[in-house]
Amino acid sequence: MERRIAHLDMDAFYASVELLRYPQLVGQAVVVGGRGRGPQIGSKLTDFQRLQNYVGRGVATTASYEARKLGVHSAMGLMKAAALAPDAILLPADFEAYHHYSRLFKAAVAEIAPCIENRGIDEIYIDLTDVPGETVSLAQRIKDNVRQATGLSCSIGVTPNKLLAKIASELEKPDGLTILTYEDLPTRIWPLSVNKINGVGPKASIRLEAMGIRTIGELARTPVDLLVHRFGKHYGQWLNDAAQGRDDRPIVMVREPKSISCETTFERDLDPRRDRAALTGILTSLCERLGQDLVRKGYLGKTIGVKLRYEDFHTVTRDITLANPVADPSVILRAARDCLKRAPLDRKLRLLGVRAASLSPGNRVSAADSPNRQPQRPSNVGENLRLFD
DNA sequence: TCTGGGGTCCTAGGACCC
DNA sequence: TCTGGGGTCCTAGGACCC
Repeated sequence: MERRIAHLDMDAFYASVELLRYPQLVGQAVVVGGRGRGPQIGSKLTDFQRLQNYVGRGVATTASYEARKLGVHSAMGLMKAAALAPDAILLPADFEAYHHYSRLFKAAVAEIAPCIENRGIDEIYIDLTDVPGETVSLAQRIKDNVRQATGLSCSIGVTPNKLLAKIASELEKPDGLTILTYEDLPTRIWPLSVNKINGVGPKASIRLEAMGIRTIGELARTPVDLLVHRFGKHYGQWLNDAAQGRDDRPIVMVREPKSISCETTFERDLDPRRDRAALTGILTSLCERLGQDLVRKGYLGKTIGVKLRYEDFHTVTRDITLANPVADPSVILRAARDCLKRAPLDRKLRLLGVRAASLSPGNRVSAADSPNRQPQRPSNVGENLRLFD
């Protein structure tokens, strides 16, 4: 039997959460990004920071639809965004609030359809195949439940697979509800640009364009042999499947993390020699944060790595696999230093990061924020805390 | 007005073992 | 002497996603 797979995407999620707190901003161009603290609840419009006053290296994580009309998109540098929308209101990201609303909307969906795959803070896939009810009314009920639980709108696409559902959920944003079958492929999917396919990014788009392929329909008409020749066996075959709307990936309800990392971009580029003390301090605190994150989430890492980004944005990584998995910040720091010895330090740096991979279960100190995890019983919390005294 | 921070997956070469 | 093929682990980089 054909599956019914939904993709649900919250509309301008971070910005919309901010509008719940600051309803006086409804209708304004709002950009979320950068560091700092937001203004008091109930502040006057004139108390908010305007984009034109921003100085720094932040990017926009979300733009309200009004800001998008001015050309601001997520991942755009804030300085560039300020040139496009100087009067837009800038709010710092408040991830605690977004995680709170993320849990709320996922719980609201789970009341109706429990088979959910997390795809980050603001989107999920849902398997509706075995949920009783006609598709349109089922999707509408989910949207209504999300709005009731959070006050926020979302867009849903329902199709026979994840690939098409992801595309469909975007077609009528915001507050969209789109249902597609395979018969809709030629009219609704094929006219779209190839980069609408989840997995076709800027690099692949440019290479496809150079072959005269701009739309998914043009990709679908391209012989698979040619794609395999240009893109390799795996990716070429996958491009062909994607263009035909073929995708049999299942909904994965629980997934173990593969790596945990902490990184930071400096306010100004740092010289490995002149700014040695500052860099040491940053590396130490990154290792401390990573160690805390590992413990909090209940993992040990056997592979420890560093990431360096130079002033020219060139990025290198170095890693080392230890004899035993660790979470202790001082051990992580020692390993990170060993890695750094193998990296070129002849240019200024703009970013430093540390990463733990090859994860294995450790002792969790507090309940992790994943809703799929069992909460830790209080009696264990004390025991585990003592282990890390 | 350049380009955050957290991830995943794939590729590819070399080491090492059987 | 002169040489196999397969499997797994480690490391580095890159594309892509939210």
